[in-house]
Amino acid sequence: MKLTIKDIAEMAGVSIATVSRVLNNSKPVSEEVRKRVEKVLEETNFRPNAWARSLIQNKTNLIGVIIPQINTFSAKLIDGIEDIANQNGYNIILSNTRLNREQELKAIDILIEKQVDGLIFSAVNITAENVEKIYQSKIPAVVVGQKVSEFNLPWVDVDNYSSIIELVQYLIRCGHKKLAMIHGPLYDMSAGYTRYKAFIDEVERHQIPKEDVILVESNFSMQDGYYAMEKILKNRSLPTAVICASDEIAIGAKKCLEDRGFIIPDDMSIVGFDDIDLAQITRPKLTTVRVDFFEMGSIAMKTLLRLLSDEKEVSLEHYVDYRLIIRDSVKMIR
Amino acid sequence: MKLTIKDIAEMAGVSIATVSRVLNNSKPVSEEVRKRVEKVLEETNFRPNAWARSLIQNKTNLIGVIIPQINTFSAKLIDGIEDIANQNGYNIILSNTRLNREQELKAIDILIEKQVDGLIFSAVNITAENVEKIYQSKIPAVVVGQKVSEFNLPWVDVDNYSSIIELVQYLIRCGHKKLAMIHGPLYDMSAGYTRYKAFIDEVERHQIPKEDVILVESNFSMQDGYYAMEKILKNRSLPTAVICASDEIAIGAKKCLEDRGFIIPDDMSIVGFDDIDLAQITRPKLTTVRVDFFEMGSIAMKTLLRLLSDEKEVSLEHYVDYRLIIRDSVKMIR
DNA sequence: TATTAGTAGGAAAACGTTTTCCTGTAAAGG
DNA sequence: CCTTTACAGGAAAACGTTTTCCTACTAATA
Repeated sequence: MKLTIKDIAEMAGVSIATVSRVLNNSKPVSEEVRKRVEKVLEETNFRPNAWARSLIQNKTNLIGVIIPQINTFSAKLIDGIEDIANQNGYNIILSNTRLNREQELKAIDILIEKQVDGLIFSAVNITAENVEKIYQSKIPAVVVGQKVSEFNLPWVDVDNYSSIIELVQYLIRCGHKKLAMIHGPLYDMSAGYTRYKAFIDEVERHQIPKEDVILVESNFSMQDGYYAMEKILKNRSLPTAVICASDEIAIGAKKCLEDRGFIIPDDMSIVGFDDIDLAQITRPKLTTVRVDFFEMGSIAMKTLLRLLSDEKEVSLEHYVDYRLIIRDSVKMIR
Repeated sequence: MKLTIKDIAEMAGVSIATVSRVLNNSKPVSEEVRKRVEKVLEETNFRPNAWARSLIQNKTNLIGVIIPQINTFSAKLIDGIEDIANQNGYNIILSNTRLNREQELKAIDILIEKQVDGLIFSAVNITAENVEKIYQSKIPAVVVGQKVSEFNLPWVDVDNYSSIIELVQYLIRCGHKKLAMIHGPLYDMSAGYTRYKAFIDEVERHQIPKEDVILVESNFSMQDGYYAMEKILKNRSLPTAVICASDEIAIGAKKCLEDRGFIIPDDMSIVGFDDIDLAQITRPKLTTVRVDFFEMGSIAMKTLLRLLSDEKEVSLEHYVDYRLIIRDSVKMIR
């Protein structure tokens, strides 16, 4: 038998309106009555039903978070979101779509039904369909991990383009002239595509001859990185440095080389992306790009808060910091 | 302007009751009327307000998940919970207490207000106060990562005791006679305490003389593991094998030894606990105990489902599987 | 003392659904 | 042709709050 405000009112000998006023400090109540009500509240450990309230106030203090999978990155992302959300009285309702496209749409529907005040959306590859659905729902939303140009949706992302450019320039400064990239799947506007594009753009800018540039596609796992490196090794002329679209790929690729007797970085240099914990544990330590996913989450949530407070101008584009972490997996050639 | 069932009813020229029936298939509706209503639903992309419904049905399809922090373990735990929850039409509302005792109590209160149908609770150290509060809330709950004897609350945990015993026996079989343990903080019934207790019990059972047993307390981080190993090294007679309460501690301890020129496992053997990704990457690969946190989450959620379905008998004690993973960080002495 | 102003607190409407109860029509049975 | 049965669909209550509106009392002013 759950207590309601009505029960409290009866026990304290007042009207339900008065109880509500005591609970919310929404209107002055005489000291004497307040004490009486508070005593009953205390004794019964009463907690008002948030949904009855939200029905009236048209506000749930709920933020929907849609992520494609739970891993180290999304965990930090969630952590950052939750941190800011919590500080501002919001709770998070989590929806893991498990890389399933249909699940994404379903998740949006469910979160609409749950009347979330705002939405933070990420996916491996965000499609027009997704974004349109979010837009039509009219729920304030922020996209994470991908740029989005339609519908004035704010987004937060790493500057994948600049970071890869910086990486290529670093390798070239180190004297590398034959480069390879193990890139991710090339969805339209995904992080994988952007990193790929940055690589070919910058390599062209430096007028590196086509035969000295190798491109191999791979998924984001160590295993796939291993296979990708096998493909690279089939080339007649081997690269001196390989850029991998993620640290996991890099570590897989490194394993492949080591299994074949290569010494890193003497025989071949490798760089990764993400700076996962592993990157500083492997020997040699992996040179990589660090992305702060916690910050990504907190920026997303802060942006959402601004959206929710009806601020006139909310900036739509947010790049989260990255940093080139130079360790031991790249050889200085001269 | 949000649409309500009333708007839909008007547009389709029926009563709100009929719309509700079409939405829920709760009572037969003539083919003709159904089609008409469905057409409007389709065109407007209407989604009913879940909280208005839950107010009546006294059910929110919401599961509250309270965790002490977001890390690799809790991420997998959450993944396991979410997986089962999702399959059964439940959503997860996440509360990260950030190792803050007060936050735990607050989180419970908030989740009560949000009328969660069930609760999955974990904390670094679960106290009587917590458990009692959960019990009083009358919300079906499952505790995770710690045994709980009060109030018939079901719990899911690794068998920390047996696993450490198995580990000690393994070391002894390998010929080790001088053992050390870097254990965690010794809260009452915490995992850390249980592992500590198992160690001293088993060491005693094998009649290892007291002067050949070293105990050092440490927090669960690499850094702290490093410091703990420094303390061990101050002893006159060094152990031949060290059991660490976590892989992170083990890796920190290993680093400390390596910095001082020790070769592992030749000069000293090390075992960890958890089998984090790192364990199979470090050289030598770390012998450890694997715990399946995804399974832990899914068992917890399954148990909660059973609780929610009012099954007569729900078993209160659940041990999740562990496995001794023998790798290369322990030396066979003879 | 009579009038006004100010205020504490109650009654009731409102939020958006589900569900109970009832009505009216059509089909079935005699 | 009349009565019963079946059933589609509407009206209204209910869920647990907040909030508006109103009443009644006290204090202050003339």
